[in-house]
Amino acid sequence: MIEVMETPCSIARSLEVLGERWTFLVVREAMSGTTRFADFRATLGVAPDILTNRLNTLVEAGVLERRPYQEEGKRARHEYHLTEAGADLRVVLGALQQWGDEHRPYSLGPTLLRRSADGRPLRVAFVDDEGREVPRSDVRFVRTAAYPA
Amino acid sequence: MIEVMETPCSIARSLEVLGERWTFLVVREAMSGTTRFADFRATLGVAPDILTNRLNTLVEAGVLERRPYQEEGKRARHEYHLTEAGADLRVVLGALQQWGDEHRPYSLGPTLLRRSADGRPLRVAFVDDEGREVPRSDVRFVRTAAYPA
DNA sequence: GAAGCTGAGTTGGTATTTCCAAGTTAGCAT
DNA sequence: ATGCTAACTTGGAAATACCAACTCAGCTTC
Repeated sequence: MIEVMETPCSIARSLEVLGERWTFLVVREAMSGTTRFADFRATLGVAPDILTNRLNTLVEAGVLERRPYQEEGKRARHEYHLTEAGADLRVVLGALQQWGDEHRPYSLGPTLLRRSADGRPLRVAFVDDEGREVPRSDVRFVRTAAYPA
Repeated sequence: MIEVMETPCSIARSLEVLGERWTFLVVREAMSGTTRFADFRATLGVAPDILTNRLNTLVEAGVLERRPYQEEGKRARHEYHLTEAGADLRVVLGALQQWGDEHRPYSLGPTLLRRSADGRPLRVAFVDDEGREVPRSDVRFVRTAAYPA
């Protein structure tokens, strides 16, 4: 809970928010439309104290937002919705899914990425500034000038 | 260590291999050229027993391979090298890095993705079968026929 | 051929996380 | 006022992680 020092590695900073057990799966559920505590709990089978902790972390990090709502004749509650930052994780989850499909295959077949409009298959890949795919081997991770040696 | 049941979620299957503490960072180090136990230990600051465990998990999962080598006048050892499956994680790490740069910025500036050849900036994105970028909102996760309800 | 050095771990004890079951709380309905 | 339900809390046991110290194998040096 206490952040000791800011790490220059962007991956490590992402993992400070996302790297705990269950967190990615909570985000996946949110992405597929789950918004309520009990539903996260039921679909994931996660312990309630852990779920509370993960939801709080994600809300604090700006991945989820708490949104109040009230059904007729019920008391006011709040739901958890993805923010823009949360929606940006779609490509991370897509990459994880693609890797799992390829390298940890499921006996009953893969879960695929498709384009909503026409159902054509999609992949996650590196693209240049014109949106054209670049092969994996052409990619370099560059540190800006400010980056410490 | 004991896998209880095969989950149909590809993300969850990926995380069975990658989801423990330190694992992504070990892969990042491997991707940036680290191959030896002591070097992983020094750059990450991870406890040796945990590192042993993570390296074993990654080797068993086919992400890393142990490769024997011998320097002149030194005894034989083994190094850890990324396999093809491990190299395929580049896009996952790229996505994590991109998200961290954008949503958990570092005070001294981002670490960017660039094309090796000309240094032009790159992103991780969804692409169709012709390698053309598709906006995030057009992406759907599809379950194949075999997928249980 | 004994002693030292070094990389790659192992071991043992403590601290932190996670898990599970049971309990609590707030507001609406009866 | 009593019951119901979603959304948590709490307490204790189990699993993980952390840290320091130790081992072990083979090479080199004496």
